[in-house]
Amino acid sequence: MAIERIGPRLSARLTYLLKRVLVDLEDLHAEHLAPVGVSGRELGVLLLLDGPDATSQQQAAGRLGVDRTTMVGLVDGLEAKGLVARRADAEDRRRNVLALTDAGYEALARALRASDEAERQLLTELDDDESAQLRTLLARLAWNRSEP
Amino acid sequence: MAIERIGPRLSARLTYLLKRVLVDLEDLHAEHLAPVGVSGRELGVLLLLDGPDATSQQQAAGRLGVDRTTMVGLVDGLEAKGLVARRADAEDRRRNVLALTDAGYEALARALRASDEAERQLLTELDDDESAQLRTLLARLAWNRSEP
DNA sequence: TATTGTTATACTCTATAACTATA
DNA sequence: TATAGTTATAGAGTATAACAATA
Repeated sequence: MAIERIGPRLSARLTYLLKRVLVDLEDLHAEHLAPVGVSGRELGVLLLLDGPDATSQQQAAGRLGVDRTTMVGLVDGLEAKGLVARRADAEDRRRNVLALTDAGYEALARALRASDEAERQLLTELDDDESAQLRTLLARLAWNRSEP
Repeated sequence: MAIERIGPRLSARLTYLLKRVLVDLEDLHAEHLAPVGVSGRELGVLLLLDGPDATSQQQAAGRLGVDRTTMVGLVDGLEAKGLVARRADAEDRRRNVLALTDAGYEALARALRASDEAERQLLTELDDDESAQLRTLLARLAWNRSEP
């Protein structure tokens, strides 16, 4: 993106710092996830479905923080790649239960390694202690505000 | 947004934490900036123009990290509100030199107080020391990666 | 009547390409 | 010819409203 040097007033804003770091991290993810064939957003869905309990599309949308209409296209893409399977819930036929396919589990494992590498490159300037601090502070903000 | 509880796998991802916190902060800004009549994005432009050196539209776009075509609409809006004035550069008539109007300076001062309050509410769970740590860590990441 | 998934539509944000006026 | 600003256009991303199937 090659942003030019900026005044101290703007770079002191927390919004600006968060956005800059997030954009960098998303760029790194795009780069490292490309060979795996999934986007960062899709990795989120795969992570969500990698568990023991059945998940409907609407549950997945709620947990991911997107609209249920957005989830339709997301699942369409993953199904077309053969990574996720829809099947009608036996107890409530309105629901689609989502599940990872074998290829989905493989893609998830590879995508997680790619994401780890992207995070590692972002945090290259911080030592392990500082990286852990950053995660802890962000996690506290994320939890305490969005989940009253 | 009322995001449901989510698995530890996804909430451990740095991208997810950063986005959650950024969305919260943007929501707080939207709320507190509404009475001032400027958006968070517009506050960024006002901050950029609040300095001694003349700034062209393209310079402002570069420093803000947006395309110059995006900057046109942004300046259009601020000009319509009477907060920013365009004038042709005397030395290079192709350039628009941007400057804050008196109303622009007033709006900037009020918007800054609103932004401070939004940040304060976001960081309410952290003490001063932790807030400063968070800023420092984010600033180091923002600098070291985007400005090689 | 309410809910899940779906489609159609619109709105926002952003970038690419082409135009103009200056250089 | 190259550059600053502008316009038109298109591409993501997302949300609202309406519809079908099911509860």
